[in-house]
Amino acid sequence: MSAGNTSETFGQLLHGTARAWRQKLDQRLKPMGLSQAKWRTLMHLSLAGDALTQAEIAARLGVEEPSVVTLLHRLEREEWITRSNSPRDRRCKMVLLGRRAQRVIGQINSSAESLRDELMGGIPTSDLQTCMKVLARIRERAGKTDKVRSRGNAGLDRRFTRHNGHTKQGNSIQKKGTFRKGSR
Amino acid sequence: MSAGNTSETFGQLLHGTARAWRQKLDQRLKPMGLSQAKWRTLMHLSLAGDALTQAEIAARLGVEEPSVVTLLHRLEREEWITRSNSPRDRRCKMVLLGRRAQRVIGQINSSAESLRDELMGGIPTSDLQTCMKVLARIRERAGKTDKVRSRGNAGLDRRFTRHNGHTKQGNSIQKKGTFRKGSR
DNA sequence: TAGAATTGGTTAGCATACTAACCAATTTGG
DNA sequence: CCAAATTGGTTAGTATGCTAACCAATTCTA
Repeated sequence: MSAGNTSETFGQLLHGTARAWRQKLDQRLKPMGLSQAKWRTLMHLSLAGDALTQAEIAARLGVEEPSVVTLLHRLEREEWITRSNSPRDRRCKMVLLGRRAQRVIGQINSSAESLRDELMGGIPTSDLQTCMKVLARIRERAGKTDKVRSRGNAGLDRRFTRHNGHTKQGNSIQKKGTFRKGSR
Repeated sequence: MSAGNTSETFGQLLHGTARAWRQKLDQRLKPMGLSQAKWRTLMHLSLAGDALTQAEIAARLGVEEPSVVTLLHRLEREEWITRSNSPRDRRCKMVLLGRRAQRVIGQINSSAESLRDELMGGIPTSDLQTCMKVLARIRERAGKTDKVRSRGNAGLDRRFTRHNGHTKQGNSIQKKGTFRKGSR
């Protein structure tokens, strides 16, 4: 407790803010049948412009692959997306925005955007930049796995590799280092 | 996408940072059989010095009561805490740190503290303060329920009310406004 | 003081996200 | 070319957290 005993821990504040934001967004998106996680997925698909593989989606969302499996399942069940096998790589599933999503993605995005404006409006740009700088630095340092790490690639940015239909052309970063322990 | 198209959304960054921090802490605490959520609970109990009710714990953690039910269940099962009925208010359960927790709470806290140092060390204090100011403002604005809100009490801080064994003595803030819709 | 409202706690059911373990396909390296 | 490694996806099981709906006890109020 050496410092800042009066108010609150940075971590508390960080978490509380993130959670409050997520919940607020969930609340706004609920009438449209969406949630933050689902919206983020759709947004990335929309940004990408065409199909993405599940691994790419996971990377862009910054979550693990098993997490996107159920997420995409729900999105598919509710017809926000469609999934099909890649003709090029039989391991891949190509994920596409469904018509339903294409029709309303604009409104949904602007809904999220106006929340952003409401939450951040009036805060000096320089303060926001400082804040983002601090957050980015913390995130970078927290970047998982006390050891091993991603080998080379010293820094952030391990998303955006684009290689959906016809991946190939070489390297694709080798995401984690541990985990896949040569099963079978 | 009006602004900052190059890098990343503030929300993304905020979430990613919070998640990275939590996961890092989880990873550090794991060898001790704990997690962020469990540790935070123990920490608040330790800070409080004596027993707390579940509602108080929920308020201090900033989560809903049903969430603490299972959390405390797990903590109790693993003997980190004990729960007993309050002799003053038969609705209340008094939650106390167990011996096991008392013995190691210091080490656990300092583990979390050193992570904090690692993550935030070297960042200028003024930047941190700016960042916290920004986060606090955002959290405040995101503070749930588009309408109704907490009535008076214009500001943050709706935790710390202290009234564990013998609550009584009047007001206790009226946490949410909606939700309990006079069932039955 | 009796009925209404509030408060503390719980259960049920769901959403998200993780790790561990695995399969099938593809890519690599000898 | 073939064995080994890697990669994309999945399932199983668990942790957290939420909302809705309730019960029981307590407090408020007309």
